[in-house]
Amino acid sequence: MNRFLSNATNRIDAKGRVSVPSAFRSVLSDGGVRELYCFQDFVFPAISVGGPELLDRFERQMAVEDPFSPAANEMSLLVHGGGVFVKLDPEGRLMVTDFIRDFTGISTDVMFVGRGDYFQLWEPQAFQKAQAAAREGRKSRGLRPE
Amino acid sequence: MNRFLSNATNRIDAKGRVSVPSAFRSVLSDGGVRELYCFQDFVFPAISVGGPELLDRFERQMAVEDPFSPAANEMSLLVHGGGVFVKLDPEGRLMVTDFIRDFTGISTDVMFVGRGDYFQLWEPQAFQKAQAAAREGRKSRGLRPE
DNA sequence: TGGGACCATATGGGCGTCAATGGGATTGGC
DNA sequence: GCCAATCCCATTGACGCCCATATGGTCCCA
Repeated sequence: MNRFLSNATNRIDAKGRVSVPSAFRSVLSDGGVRELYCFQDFVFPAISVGGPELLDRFERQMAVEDPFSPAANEMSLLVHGGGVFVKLDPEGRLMVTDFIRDFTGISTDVMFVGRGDYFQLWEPQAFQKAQAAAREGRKSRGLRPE
Repeated sequence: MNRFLSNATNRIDAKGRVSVPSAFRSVLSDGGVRELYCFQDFVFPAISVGGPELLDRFERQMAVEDPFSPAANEMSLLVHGGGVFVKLDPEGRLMVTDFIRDFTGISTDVMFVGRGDYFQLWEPQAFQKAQAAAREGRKSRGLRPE
């Protein structure tokens, strides 16, 4: 498994650190990633996290759009200007900064949510809500695995 | 028999494990599957379980859309983030996590229900009710055999 | 046809390993 | 020289792996 899948919730300790789930760490080390790039999601109250190649991915997307469109402009602002780098400590933990807390509402627990090429940090309750809303929308459109 | 058919109910033990029915296990081992992908059903209070190819099926659906569209984003949230991987122990048991319990209402017994390509985990009573309701709905629509 | 041996599945629990967490020590920047 | 980030080590608690037992059904043979 070389992608970020599934989810897990971990507790923030007294120093403001939280363990990245083991499954996600092995995806990172398989890719030789030591430093992570984080920025705010465009629609959800979540922080997206990935290796430096995540930056490339969004830049490609911006390139296909009109560079002066509001969407591309906004994307650049968030991705280029709003991103931060974080490092993992030897045990695989990261610091939960105010940048993360303020945007997500995270206080005591962090939910790690796999998104395939990258993963996200969520406040657990907020994720439940967003997921329930997404499921409702999907149900009404009738999409099923079959 | 290479598909998941019929149903069976097994008890959860003190450690929160439950045996996957033998018939389902042999379908899995025929396919060389050791790790299972689970997600919440979109309609019923049941967890759907299958091999990784179940995930592939979702991803193919996502691939036809613009990967940056809201619909694809929403679906990734459900499929990548909402799904969970579980492993079977050497005896063919799986852990009944809170993820499963909360969504299905399962507490002491698990009903395994074959659905062809995949199978589902139900709280036994809930399944009886849903099945009865399905019969009623079908009857009121004139008893068409599909 | 009935009883008993046999087999497969389901279930119960001990134990080791590893991930998650907590806290003390050290470094480095302001 | 102080505060905060980083590193290092200890603890614990969950999970995976192993073996033992129970249970129910089937087959064989008397």
